[in-house]
Amino acid sequence: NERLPSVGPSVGSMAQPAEKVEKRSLNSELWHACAGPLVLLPPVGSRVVYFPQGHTEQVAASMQKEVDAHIPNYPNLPSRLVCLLDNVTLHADIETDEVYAQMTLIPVPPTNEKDAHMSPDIEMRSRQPTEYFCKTLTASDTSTHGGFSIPRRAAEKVFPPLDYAQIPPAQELKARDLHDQEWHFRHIYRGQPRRHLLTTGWSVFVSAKRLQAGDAVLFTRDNKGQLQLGIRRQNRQQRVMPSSVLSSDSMHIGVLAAANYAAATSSRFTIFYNPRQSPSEFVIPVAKYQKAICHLQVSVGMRFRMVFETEESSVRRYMGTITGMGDLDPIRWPNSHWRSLKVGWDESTAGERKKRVSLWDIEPLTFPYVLCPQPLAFRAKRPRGGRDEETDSMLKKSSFWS
Amino acid sequence: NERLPSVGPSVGSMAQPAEKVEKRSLNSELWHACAGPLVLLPPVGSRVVYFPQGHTEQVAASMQKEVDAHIPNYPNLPSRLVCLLDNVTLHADIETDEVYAQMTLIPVPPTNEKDAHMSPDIEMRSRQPTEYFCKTLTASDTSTHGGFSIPRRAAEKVFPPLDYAQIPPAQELKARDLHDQEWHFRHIYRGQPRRHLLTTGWSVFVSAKRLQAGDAVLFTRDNKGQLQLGIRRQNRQQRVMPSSVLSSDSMHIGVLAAANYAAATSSRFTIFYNPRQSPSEFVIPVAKYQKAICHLQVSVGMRFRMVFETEESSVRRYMGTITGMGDLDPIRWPNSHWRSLKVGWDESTAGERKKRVSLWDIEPLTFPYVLCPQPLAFRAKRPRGGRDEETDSMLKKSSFWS
DNA sequence: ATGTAGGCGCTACGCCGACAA
DNA sequence: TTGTCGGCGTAGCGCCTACAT
Repeated sequence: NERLPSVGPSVGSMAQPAEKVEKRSLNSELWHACAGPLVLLPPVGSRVVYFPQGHTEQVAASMQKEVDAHIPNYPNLPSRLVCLLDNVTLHADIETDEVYAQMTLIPVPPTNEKDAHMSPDIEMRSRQPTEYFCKTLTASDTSTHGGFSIPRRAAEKVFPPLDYAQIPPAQELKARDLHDQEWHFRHIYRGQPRRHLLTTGWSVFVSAKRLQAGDAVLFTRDNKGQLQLGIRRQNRQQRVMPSSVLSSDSMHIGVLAAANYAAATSSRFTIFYNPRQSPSEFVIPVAKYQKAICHLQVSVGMRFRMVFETEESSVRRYMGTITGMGDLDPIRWPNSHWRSLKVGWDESTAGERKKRVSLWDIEPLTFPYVLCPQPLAFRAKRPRGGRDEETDSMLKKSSFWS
Repeated sequence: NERLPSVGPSVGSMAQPAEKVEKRSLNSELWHACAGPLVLLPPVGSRVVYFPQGHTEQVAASMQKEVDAHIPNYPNLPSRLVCLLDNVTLHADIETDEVYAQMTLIPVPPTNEKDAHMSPDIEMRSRQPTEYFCKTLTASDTSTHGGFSIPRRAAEKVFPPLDYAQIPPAQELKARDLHDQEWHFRHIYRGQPRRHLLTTGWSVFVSAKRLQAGDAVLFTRDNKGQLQLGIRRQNRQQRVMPSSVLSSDSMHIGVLAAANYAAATSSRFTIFYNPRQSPSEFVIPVAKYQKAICHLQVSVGMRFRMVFETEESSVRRYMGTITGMGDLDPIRWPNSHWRSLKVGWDESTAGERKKRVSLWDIEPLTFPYVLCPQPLAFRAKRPRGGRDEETDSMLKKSSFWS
């Protein structure tokens, strides 16, 4: 009759020893559902571009700190490394269920342009499950007063059909989370007007996962009809890195040193990508990068669209205008394409949206692509208006593989 | 009427915004009480010896991993750095209350032996509070069935005296934790036979701190008569570093790179010392290091004592014998004095005690010190038995500041 | 269609002394 | 001296509908 252990799941893998790190890769569909519709992982074996600059931004975000400006870069570490994506495993934090991907990368020598152009445009499927729903929890859902109110369409789409001959119609649901722990819920259809509810078992789940109003839960049904459930916490309460292990300086320098050492020795290195914490993806398929850098003509004043995730876990495009171009950090990362575009957004509610994006983040509205292959030098010489000196010099200095 | 927020403290600094990292240094007495009687921090402004090797061991322990053997050391990073201890701040993890110290170090040029010998033997006071008690929680203490049974002497020593004219004698206690949050308890003296108990308020504290049987709580009374309380968790459930931020390789390399960069530029760097997680102290006062290395004659077969912490938070000495001497990691850290002694312990219950310790960890039993100063070379040439070739060559190669 | 609140039964939290170790 | 238990009152958890949006 202990206090805390009682809130564990009722069945399943609780008997296993305290295994703090998931060993194997998790259920891919559920992982992607938790990660959200925008998260696309490059396939294993493909070539990717790794941006140490973006990696340090994720580390800084995890520690809720600004990027340390006083850490110098390694003189030989370029702002981007072309790598072979040697392996990807999907994980979830044991305590928070936060999803993250472990990637092992092997730096490869720069490819010549011919090869680069011949690389296929690798299609990355989001692998969002078709049979799933996601609901942001209300105060009533998380209070101790009652259960969970299931949106009608959601229940009808992913839950097994109820026997409406019963009064009231009810069934027991079993769903597994990312750690393969099973949770039991009583699913009942009652009330006036009628509605779908989760009652018994729901509060145990809320307590164990420490869910609060504003967090979201999602249910999916796999191709065998098995239910799975995951959570997406509100941004404000994402896991915070304990600062008690390494100083942020050491973390920052560790990212750079690991990449630098791997690049110098062409050896494997390992990074973690936290899709819901990282400000931007910092491992990009070569084809996506190349398509944006080589084929996309951008200029100040150009209009574009960009995809964002809505609160209801679908996607929506916002419109914006390029207001400037230039290095985000000209001292430490000169001639980097990382978030080199300064942008403004059409909608006034755009306070949260980033003021700097990368070329491969945006979709141009008009005349998007030039014929390929066309030398960069030729295009840079073409007269175009509305560009300042900084931009011009950046374009001149930049070359594809630097 | 929310589920989780209700278990917070009833008064005090809950209103402050979600501040994940303690800014200022905490109450020193309470911190030291939580850290335990063996933890002695060198004073700010003194010179210390920093061992990157020991630092990586702490990081590995925090991640519950072995030290990565495949990470090479930086060619110019010595196994120890003499540093000025520029600053020390005391902290506690927001989620677990685990105590840790942040130290900023500035590498300084090696001092000549004369200066080293003249440096005073800095006395480090443990600053354990005199009025305090520590109790390991029983199953009854942590169950939901009842409150907390206070040891009689403990209650009489640190709690305000009860008015025994009341029936039953009782009072309300207020105590602040390391985060300056206040907790309220009903302290009552009742039962047959009579005993001291904490009833109302205790279960809230246990839930909020997620205490389990085996964890320890401690109460202290400061010089103003204010009560403070802290916790010491059982080793098995110490905070585990989330592996989702940096790979262990990057952490490991980050420690080395930060120290290497600071040593090369004589600039400040920051480390965290987790006294209850780290296998050994890796920042040692110069005087302590010097006293052990320069003055202490050790040889295989020598008997020694070493201090350990008991379960009741006092100290006790165990006896042992030196069984070997030599580098722990001859490849990456040659001629390091870090845990260079292989030892065996007298008591058969010594399974948990370390098999390797450093010179400054032990207290020799007989004829401990030679007159000082006496050249190392001379002592190394003196004939002594029972030493193998490895030890001899190590002693010959080693010099004070390498 | 679904969030919130009132009503109310019943579980289990938590306060008590009785034992024993 | 103090760990655990049986006894027990009651706070609050959680299931139900009503009502509002």
